[in-house]
Amino acid sequence: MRINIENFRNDLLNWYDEYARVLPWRSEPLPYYVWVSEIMLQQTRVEAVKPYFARFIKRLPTLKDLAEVDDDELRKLWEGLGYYNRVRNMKKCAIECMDKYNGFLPSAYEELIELPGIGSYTAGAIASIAYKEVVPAVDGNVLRVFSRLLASYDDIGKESTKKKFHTIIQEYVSKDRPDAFNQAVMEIGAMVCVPNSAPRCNICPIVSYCQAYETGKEHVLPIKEKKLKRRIEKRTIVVMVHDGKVVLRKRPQTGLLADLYEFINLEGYHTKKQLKELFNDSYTIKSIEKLPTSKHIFSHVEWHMHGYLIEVENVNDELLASITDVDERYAIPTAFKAYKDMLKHYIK
DNA sequence: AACCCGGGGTC
DNA sequence: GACCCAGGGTT
Repeated sequence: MRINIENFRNDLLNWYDEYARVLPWRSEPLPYYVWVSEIMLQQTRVEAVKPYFARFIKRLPTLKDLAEVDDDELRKLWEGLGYYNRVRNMKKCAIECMDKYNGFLPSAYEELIELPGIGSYTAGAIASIAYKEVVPAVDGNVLRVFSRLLASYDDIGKESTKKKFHTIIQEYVSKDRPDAFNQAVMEIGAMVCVPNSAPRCNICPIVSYCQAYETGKEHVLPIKEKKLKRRIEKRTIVVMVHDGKVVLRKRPQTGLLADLYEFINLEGYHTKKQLKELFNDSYTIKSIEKLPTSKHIFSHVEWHMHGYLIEVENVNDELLASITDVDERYAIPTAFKAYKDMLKHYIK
């Protein structure tokens, strides 16, 4: 069966006009708002993004504000969202736009995709939603929906499949309403043709075009290769306290959780005795006590943590943070949350 | 093409 | 425990 694309578009857009969710970044699709929301939404659910988006736009209302904001403050605005490279690239992108594009995001897909942090999906989303360019925006939702719609057995995890779908979907995008079309397909993916559970074909406005449904394969598709297993890392977290404050260290500029702040921590598990010997050279230890264990799961690694509270009489030119600083000033990854929460119990 | 990069919802 | 989310960058 060959899909009548015009009828398909109409049915999809009519459904979208009636059932689309009301989202903060949809009410006024300024390029800056669309961009910020799309970066936040990369690998992140809508509900998680909402409060971050509101706070971010309030603090940094324009692209120029973002280009000029202090890096630590910017990371604090992103604290807890994850994939912190996104916000680093956003600032780089903002500075480049101030420099090359007179303080605006460019409108063309081909220019957008050259900017830091903007790949094929995000370029398509900004170009179509903010500037009405007729171009696809192929994300995980779109891959799932079209995989079923066309009964495709291509592995949607492969880059080649994404390119193939991008080319195919170019023919589908509405010339009049590319913005609504792209968002409608994603909306179907989020609300109807859902991940992680059975597709709701009974309420799907485009089920009559769906080749997977027609052949009873909607539960088999899409095809996606399984991911590799996580490795486990043992770490020891040292909450070092002095004078009602805690020692923080800044992580390296690259790699996992780059440039964020953290408690002192060591590879592997250590005994109280080993820690005493380790820190005795640099500190005068007043007390040392064991804290509960904690576990944090990243996408590719798991931290299994042992914790100690060490109270010292001196520090050596290190960053000491009060509870207020920890809460309001320094971006600390969620991995340390268990120990961060305990802080209020030990210092005030 | 394979790997790195967070955190959380949902089954 | 496994999947996967409005992905992109690096090697």
